[in-house]
Amino acid sequence: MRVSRLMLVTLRDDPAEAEITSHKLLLRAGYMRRLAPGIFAYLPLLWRVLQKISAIIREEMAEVDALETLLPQLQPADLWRRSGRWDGYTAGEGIMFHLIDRQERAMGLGPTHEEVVTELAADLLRSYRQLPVCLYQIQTKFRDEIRPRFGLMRGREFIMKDAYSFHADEACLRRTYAAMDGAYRRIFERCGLRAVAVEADSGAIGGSASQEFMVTAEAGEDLILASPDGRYAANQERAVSLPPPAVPLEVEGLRTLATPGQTSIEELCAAHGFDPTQTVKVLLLLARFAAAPARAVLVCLRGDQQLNEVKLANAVTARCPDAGALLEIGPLLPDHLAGGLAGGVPFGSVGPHLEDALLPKGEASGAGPVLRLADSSAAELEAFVCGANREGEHLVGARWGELCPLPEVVDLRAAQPGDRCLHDPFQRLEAARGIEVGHIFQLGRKYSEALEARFTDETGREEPLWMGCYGIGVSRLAAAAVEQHHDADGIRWPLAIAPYAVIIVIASSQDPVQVALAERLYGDLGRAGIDVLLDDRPERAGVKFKDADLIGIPWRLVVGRSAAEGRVELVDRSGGGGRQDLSAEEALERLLRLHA
RNA sequence: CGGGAUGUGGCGCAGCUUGGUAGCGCACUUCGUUCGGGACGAAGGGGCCGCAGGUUCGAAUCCUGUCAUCCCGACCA
Repeated sequence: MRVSRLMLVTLRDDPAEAEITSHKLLLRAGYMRRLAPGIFAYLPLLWRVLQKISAIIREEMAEVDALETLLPQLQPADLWRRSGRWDGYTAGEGIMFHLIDRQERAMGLGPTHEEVVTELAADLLRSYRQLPVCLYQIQTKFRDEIRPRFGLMRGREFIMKDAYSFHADEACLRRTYAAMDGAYRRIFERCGLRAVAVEADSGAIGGSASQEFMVTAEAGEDLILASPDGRYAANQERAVSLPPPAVPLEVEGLRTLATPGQTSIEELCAAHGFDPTQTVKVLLLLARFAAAPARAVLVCLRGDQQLNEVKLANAVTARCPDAGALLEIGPLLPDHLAGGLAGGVPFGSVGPHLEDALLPKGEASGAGPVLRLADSSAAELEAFVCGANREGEHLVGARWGELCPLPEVVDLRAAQPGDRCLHDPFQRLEAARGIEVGHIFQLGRKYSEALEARFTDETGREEPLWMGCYGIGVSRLAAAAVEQHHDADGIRWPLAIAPYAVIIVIASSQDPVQVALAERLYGDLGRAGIDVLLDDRPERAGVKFKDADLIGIPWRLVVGRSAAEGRVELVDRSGGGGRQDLSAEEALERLLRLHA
């Protein structure tokens, strides 16, 4: 392709709307244009990148016998109601674009395709003899993000590869899951990305085991916690660790301590010389559901620990099976309770022994018994300091069983960098930022049960299908590649996903000798099947060099002054291999070798 | 949804305090000189100053409303 015909429009200044490198560079280098928040036009250069990524994905999917397909994006609400996800995806902070068609039917634009594909499986897969099967597609997904940002990184319309596997038993699911794990590692490696696999929360998709693939980069939205020995890595949402040991509280019996105005752990400890690990902090929260009244939740954590909201949301959802989707869980505020807690208990002095009766019943403050949960960090304390449920007072020397029964113990604390690892207490978790580019799940039978996707096994019994699902953010992967591969001058695409492998720059388009040599090389490379650009624009050499650097073509072939002697300059932009003066033939040969 | 900021040619910005009918850099067109790291000169084209009201003889500028975009947060007393 000739650059003069490429519709290449590069910008000298960073667009004001862009915050991170990939967003800035993809806009500046003419790869994309924003149409609306989180919605981008993929310009020809970017489309080539996306096609290269897709081609690699297709090859690796073929390796694991996955079948490419294309599923509807416009999906009936009824289908989503049957899986139980319609409300969760549309109400509250739901992420699904939805509409009413002319027949007054509710429809949604697919944010994911479990429902559609499961429906299809229910229709087609009847016998264990047909299994396993794995279907995948590469197409646009729609998600009405609460806050789209960072360009391609979190868009409302984006390209995703999603695969779904169906199995007769769990062992078979595990095998495919493992095969996908391998395929994913090869895909990211072939795309030239450094990626790590981490344990992950499975979120709204549900299911048991799940693993994310993170491209490490400063701009990553996720925090990864990993052990230096490489044996453990997890998303912070999911990470587990050993908390620092607590300082034992040396007290006899239970006493009351006057703590006027001390409503935070810090103030309390500063005033009385306690260590935060000797305290239990109590969080009162309110969980709102799609299909049930709100419910109050009381969480006990050791005073120095932080709540992990993802773990909490999972724990609450699991304990309220009939409540429908968990829409929101947040602090229970005085505003929710007209007049605050009964008996005048101030929020800053709540203790684990707060009685249900002190919470006024009602839609705003929660119906039914308070759901009580304790993190093991709090549960393991022999004796502790906590709120007294009275203004300006705390209890010292409280013990589980004496003060109140120990609530159900669940892992609710947020693991922190520096925490000791479970698998080896001598290893300490280290933090890194990552961009989630892939996520694989063992879904189990959640969707097949909900949508009655059953097959007949060898014994003639009807069983729900075992399912797995496997996603890659294709457009996000392109942005992640830019985050990982750029310098002050622009993008440095890995060769495998670069829009073109080579750009031939004619230093002076007025020199017929240079033009002739460049045209010859352009023809030769093109005929050899190499993706080559010819910068034939009547621009000054400096402009063309700047543009070539900015758009990040891995190899630059400069045809300039020494063209008359048949010599050219080969510049390795991606590999950092510098520049070399070569005869045109040598240069050609090298580039052809790369391709082979 | 809450908080903050910003809306002025395609992009980046000034002008607004103190009202007088719009300017700079880049980009674009033409001509000339230049020609290996975003050239120089000359001449051009392109703007409902986000939108709607209001104040005023007169509004990009002041007031009110509204919309949009971007950033922070969706956090534990």
